[in-house]
Amino acid sequence: MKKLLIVLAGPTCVGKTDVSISIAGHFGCEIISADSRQFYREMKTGTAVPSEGQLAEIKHHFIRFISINQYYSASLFEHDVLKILPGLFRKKNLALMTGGSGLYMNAVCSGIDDIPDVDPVIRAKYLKKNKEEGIAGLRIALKMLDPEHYDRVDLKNPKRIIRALEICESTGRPYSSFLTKQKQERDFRILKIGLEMPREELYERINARVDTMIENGLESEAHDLFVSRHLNALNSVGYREFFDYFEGKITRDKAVELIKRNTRRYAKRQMTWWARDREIKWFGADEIAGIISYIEMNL
RNA sequence: GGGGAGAUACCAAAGCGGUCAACUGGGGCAGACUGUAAAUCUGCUGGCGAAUGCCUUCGUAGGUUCGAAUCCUGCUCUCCCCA
Repeated sequence: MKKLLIVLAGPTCVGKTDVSISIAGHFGCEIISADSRQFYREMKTGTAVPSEGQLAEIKHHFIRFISINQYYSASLFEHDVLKILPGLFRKKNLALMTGGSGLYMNAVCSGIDDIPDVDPVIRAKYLKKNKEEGIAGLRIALKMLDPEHYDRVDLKNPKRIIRALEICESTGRPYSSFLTKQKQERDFRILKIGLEMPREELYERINARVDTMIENGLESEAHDLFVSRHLNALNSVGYREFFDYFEGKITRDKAVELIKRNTRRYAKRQMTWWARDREIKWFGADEIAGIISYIEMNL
């Protein structure tokens, strides 16, 4: 029986946590969380981390293990996961990775190109350039430094152009020269499972969960983190809207409404991301038995 | 009872004789995406069609006009002011 990594994907609120606990409980394996916001120890209520009970029942990795002040990325996640996987496979021939961050999960499954880290000073420089000259200025610079990438990137997306520019400058090489986009071979098999749910039902669950988060003190958690609002980790649904409320930009009701809407949109983006992955076998969120037998068939 | 304002696509709201299937915003839908991705960005949004296009819309019924969401009249409803 070869080592197997089960990957459980699905939009936020579809019920991944419950299903993952069931699967892990059934097979006696541990869970790798691939959720870019549940990584942060300062955030809790707004990220829907598994409950204390669930965490006690099944060993989870990568839940609230870094600070919002730390830099982290899909590439670091790939390395961190690959580092602990051998240990998990020694205990059990399978492990379960679940979460909502598609890019991070892809990095683990297929690899992500190694690109040197960038000096924050360089990034700051291009952020400033974007502010002063607009995206047109960024485009001109990119056309000079990396014409190949210029032809391929989304020229309307400043974030993408800035990323390319900062790599060009800090390495002295075109950003595109780092992109091999080659799928990495892993020494374990991967079985991808997706959870789906009718759109309307998912949206109702999202709306209800946001209300629950607020009852559970999301506002005061956001309030405590207000001083750190400029950090990327806090550019997150559920927090950014409350920050706008604290700053008097919107009413509290509006903030709550926006949290719901933005969560819905986030869920849609997740579904779009996974829709193109033909390896995923889709199940309804309540088809636990079907999922377990699907896994057993593929052991 | 008298006077005034208004009824526009899912919602809000422009348009006030032709270039209007109708600005814009919201909501929704679809998509892109190799670095803090719960982020960032794009397209579509009356119906049918791959498309030139065709068909049905601007409260309702008529009228004026070559031509109306835009002008006129009746009706229905909403809002405001005076009694």
